[in-house]
Amino acid sequence: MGLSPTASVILGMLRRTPRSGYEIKQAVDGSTRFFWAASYGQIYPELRQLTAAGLIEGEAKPRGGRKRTVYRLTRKGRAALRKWLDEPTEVHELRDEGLLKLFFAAADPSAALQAVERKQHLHERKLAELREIEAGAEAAAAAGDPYPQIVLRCGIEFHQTSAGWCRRTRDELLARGDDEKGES
Amino acid sequence: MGLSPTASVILGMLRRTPRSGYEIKQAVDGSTRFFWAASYGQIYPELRQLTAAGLIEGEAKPRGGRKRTVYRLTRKGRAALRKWLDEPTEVHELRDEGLLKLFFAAADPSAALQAVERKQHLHERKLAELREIEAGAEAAAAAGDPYPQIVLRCGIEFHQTSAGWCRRTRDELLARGDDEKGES
DNA sequence: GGACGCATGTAAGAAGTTACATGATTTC
DNA sequence: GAAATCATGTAACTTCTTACATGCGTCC
Repeated sequence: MGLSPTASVILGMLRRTPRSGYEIKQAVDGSTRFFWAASYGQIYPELRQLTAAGLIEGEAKPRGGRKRTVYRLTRKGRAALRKWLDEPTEVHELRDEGLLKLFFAAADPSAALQAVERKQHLHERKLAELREIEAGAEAAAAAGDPYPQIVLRCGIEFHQTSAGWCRRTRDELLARGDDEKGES
Repeated sequence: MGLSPTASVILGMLRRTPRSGYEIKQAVDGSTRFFWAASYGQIYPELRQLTAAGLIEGEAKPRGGRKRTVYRLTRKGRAALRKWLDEPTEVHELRDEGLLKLFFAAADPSAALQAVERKQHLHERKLAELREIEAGAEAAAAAGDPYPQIVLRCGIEFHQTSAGWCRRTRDELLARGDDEKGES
């Protein structure tokens, strides 16, 4: 039986450093969130289950009097992580409401241009967010793990080409006559 | 109050043609599924709710003795569709397990190359699927609705550049030494 | 003393998938 | 007569988000 979606990201985040639930969430938000998010509502229950399954173990590590439980991979957990990495799984999902609106834009003449412009801005915003986490990926690369940086470059390229597509499509829509009528 | 995610795709699919639940599902599978999917388990209950809300109405239209209910937009439904199109909503989600594996690949030296290659093949397969629905988009364009074709081109470009990124990254990984060791 | 960050959690509900069930009709 | 397609639905389950609750520590 495979790992649950959240289990895999937790095990992965513990692959080098023991971390608390809070720190796992921070790590996710500072890296994989763009293609694999996780909320506290998933993380804490999953930490329990992984502990019960013997894949991780927690240790009380209070920080300055503040309660805190730090988890690390067990040998079994490391094996489960490796097994998952080798499996040919392929979850690949995309939900893009902007594209959906563009698809249906004939029902409202002004909608097409608006949808494309908003989509462009979204990709530009995401790009800016990715720029903000570049330092972290560089640090990982310097510490001997080049993969976060490689993945980050994928994200940057994706949002750049997407924003570019929006810009070109916008020009095209304007050129073919901004105010052409759709059916009503 | 906004439309539910499934409500919007149903209303959109009824914007030109009245359709049965079965036909809506087919239309989704033949077009928006790549960025906005819907299953029967969502469609049929939502058709009830939209009927109750007065946004669509169903009419019995048996086809050769086979029971069948065809739905069309009411005036209220058409207004709701337009309102949704004009709203600045921006659901944009990506889940890419291949990228997640690449991100964690340092935990298993052979994983990186494998993850990139599998991701490349995935994009090539998706590209082939998109080629299969090109005819439908062309037909829509010929019938006066150019937007499905524009959206399709976005998808084609996305999977092309993604596959290209995978190819380049694979070459890079090989060049920097296929068998470099990760930490254990 | 108040705001903010650290830290852990739960409850409710929305959203979506999968598998199942049923039955008619058409095609080979 | 078997298989595929048309057609409609439900139940169980998984996943995930959001909002709430609690309390300590630190900084201003």
